[in-house]
Parts: sequence; C-alpha cells; structure tokens
Amino acid sequence: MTKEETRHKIVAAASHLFRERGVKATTVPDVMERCGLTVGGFYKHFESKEDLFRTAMGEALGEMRGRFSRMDPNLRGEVWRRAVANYYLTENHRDNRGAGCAFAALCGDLQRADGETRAWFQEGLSEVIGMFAERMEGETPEERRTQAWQFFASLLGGLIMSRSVADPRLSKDILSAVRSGETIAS
Amino acid sequence: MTKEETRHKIVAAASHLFRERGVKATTVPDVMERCGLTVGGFYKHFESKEDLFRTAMGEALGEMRGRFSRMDPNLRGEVWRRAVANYYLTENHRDNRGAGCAFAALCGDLQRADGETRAWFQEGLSEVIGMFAERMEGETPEERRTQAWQFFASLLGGLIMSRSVADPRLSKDILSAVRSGETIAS
DNA sequence: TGTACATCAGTGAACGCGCGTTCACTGATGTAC
DNA sequence: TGTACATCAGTGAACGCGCGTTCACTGATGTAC
Repeated sequence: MTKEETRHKIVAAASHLFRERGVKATTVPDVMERCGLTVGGFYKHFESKEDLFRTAMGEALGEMRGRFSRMDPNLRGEVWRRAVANYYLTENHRDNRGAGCAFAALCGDLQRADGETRAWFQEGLSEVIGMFAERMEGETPEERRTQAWQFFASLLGGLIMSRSVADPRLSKDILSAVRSGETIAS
Repeated sequence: MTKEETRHKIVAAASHLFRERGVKATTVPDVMERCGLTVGGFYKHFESKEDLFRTAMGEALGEMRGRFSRMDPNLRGEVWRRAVANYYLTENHRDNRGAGCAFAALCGDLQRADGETRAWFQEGLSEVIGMFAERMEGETPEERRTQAWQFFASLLGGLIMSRSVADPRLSKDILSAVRSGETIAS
C-alpha cells in the first residue's frame, strides 16, 4: 500500500466519521483505528485534525456535487425537484448520516466554525446552489437562484428534523410532508 | 440569594451557552464561572451535565413556545407566516444563537442524541408544530399539519444556512430568499 | 550478483491539558433551649 | 436576649480519563558501488 493509498483511506474514514459523529466526537485515534493503523502515523499525512477535517469535507462535497451533476440534464422545474426530493428526503438518507449530505450532518459544527472553514464550505454550498439554480424555472437568474435557496432550505430543514425526533413514524411523516411541499408547482 | 435563585441562574447561563457553543464545547466550569460560582457547587443542583442540558433546553423551548403564543391570534395563513418569517429569518436572530431558536442552534447535537433526549425534544417540536398548524389555511387538520412542517423546515434550513456561510452579504441574501418564499400564498 | 547504507511510512509509548465528577471543608443561617 | 448546635449551599483542590500531538524507534524498500 503506497503512501497515497493510505492517505486516501484515512480521508475516506474521516469523511464518514465526521458526518456520523460530528467533529468533536470524532477522534484522531478513532479514524486511524478504522483504517487498521496506529495513531502516531497520522502526522505523516496531515498537519492537524483541522487539516484532516477540511480535506475530508472537500471529499464529501465533491461526492455531493458529483451525484447531482450525474442527474438527467433534461429534468427541469417541478420534475427535477421531485427527483431530488425523492432522493434527499428518504429514510435511507436519514439513517446513513455518515454517507449522506455533509451540510445536514455538520450543520452544528458549521454554524460555529471559524471564518476560514465557513469560507471553504460556502464555496461548496454556492456550487451546489448554482447547479440547483440551473434547473429552476424562474425567468431571471436572480429569481432562479432565490428558488434554489428556498428549495435547499426545505430539504435541509426537513432532513434535520426527521433525524431529530424519536418516533420513526413521526420522522417518516416529516419526510413525506416536506417532500410533498416540493412537488407542488412553485 | 436562595438556592432556587442560584439554580435558575445556572439554567439561564447554560441555556445560553449550550446554544451559543454546542453541547460538547460548553463545559460545567464555563457555566458556573458565568454565574460567578465555582465548579464544585454544581452538583448540589444537578445530577450531571446531561441533567442540566435537558433542564436548560426545557427552558429554551418554553421561551420559544411563549414567543409564538403571544402573537396576535387573528393572524392567519400568509399574513401570519410573513410575521413569523420576518422575526425568525433576520440578521439579529442569525447573530444571536445563544438567545435564539434551540432547534437551529442544537441541530448537530440533536441529530445524534440518544432516544430519551430526542423524545424530549420531539415533544417540544410537536407542540410548536401544533401551534403553527392552527394558523395554516389547509382544509383538513392533516393538511394544516403538513403545511406547518413544510414551513418550519424552510425556516430552520434558511437560518442554518445563513449562519454557515462566511460572506455577510450572501448570508443576508439567503435570509431574504427564504423569507420571500414564505410570503407567497401556498 | 552481492553488500552497505539512506530513506521514510508506520509504531507505540509518552506528554500536557482540560474535561466531568468527587469530596473534605467552611461559614452563614436558622432553631432549641 | 444570649448561647450551642445542626444544616447545607457553596468552595477549591483533587481524581481518573481521553484527547491532540510529539518523538525515538523499526523495518521494509530502493539506491550506490
């Protein structure tokens, strides 16, 4: 196993664990153990836990952009929104935080991150919103961008709420409710 | 200062700090120092940090319910939604996490909380949604409840996003965009 | 083809630190007589 | 009205623990000759 392969394995494990457990609850020993490595070697690859966090989140955001960009380019407006909502607001996504949307999983940490980290995330978020805006039906670019923010706000809020309640039936109802709101023509 | 007054001061400080910094980053010494007390006395009032967290969040949720219940009972539908959105999606609320919505501030911790804590929060959230549903215009109670979930999902997602970007101008645009989405007739 | 040496990814014990919690104590307040 | 005592909210030092990070090391690999 080359150094680069090891590094990639660490990033993949960290990307999953940060989303699953949050930043503070994910420890460097956790990440290394998950890779079958010992903790000391970590600093041959990264300067600090913060460095790893940014690298891992870059990876997670890339995955997300990739998933959206591979969608049928002919889908537009309500049809496209329904397709996205049916993928985003699901029990599967709700139950797999570690492999899911980085914004939803890390919303607590992002709100409190320093300016540099928030700038980094802002870039990723803006790219996603840009992709969303292209699918909207508003007449002007500004209008389409506004619609994109509205759409993503609903998705994010809906997923987060569905993850925060205890009753699985209520959780499912939340997902359905927000999904149905996104399939009505705007 | 009676014991009860001291206890209340601790709860108020904790309620603020938990929302401001998150659960993990708020320490028991922090909370006690903010009250002008030393750490040892904490356990005369609470069994554990977890005990304090639940008590403090009960307080925060009560404040939130109180704020919504004091709104003009004649406001309905779009007019009511505009009033709520104009209070919730503001720069002031964005910048005062410690005094603001507990769901938005603790969304990271809540997603990962144990069943007991999530059940506790679910109760508070359901009460808020019940209050929201009463103001909606749908014909059936189910429809109004669905609209309430959709509305709160937008508010929550919008506020969280506005707090997670680095550029203040973009942040303001997000708030405006989501606010404008909630003032169109549903 | 062999031997000596340099490199460096990964090891594992150790560090300093701050956390949640415990505990022997202090000193103000209230009650008994 | 005064004195002796009990109570208990709050003190502050200490604990065990797990964290992020450091560091002397090891041993596989590649190169020089």
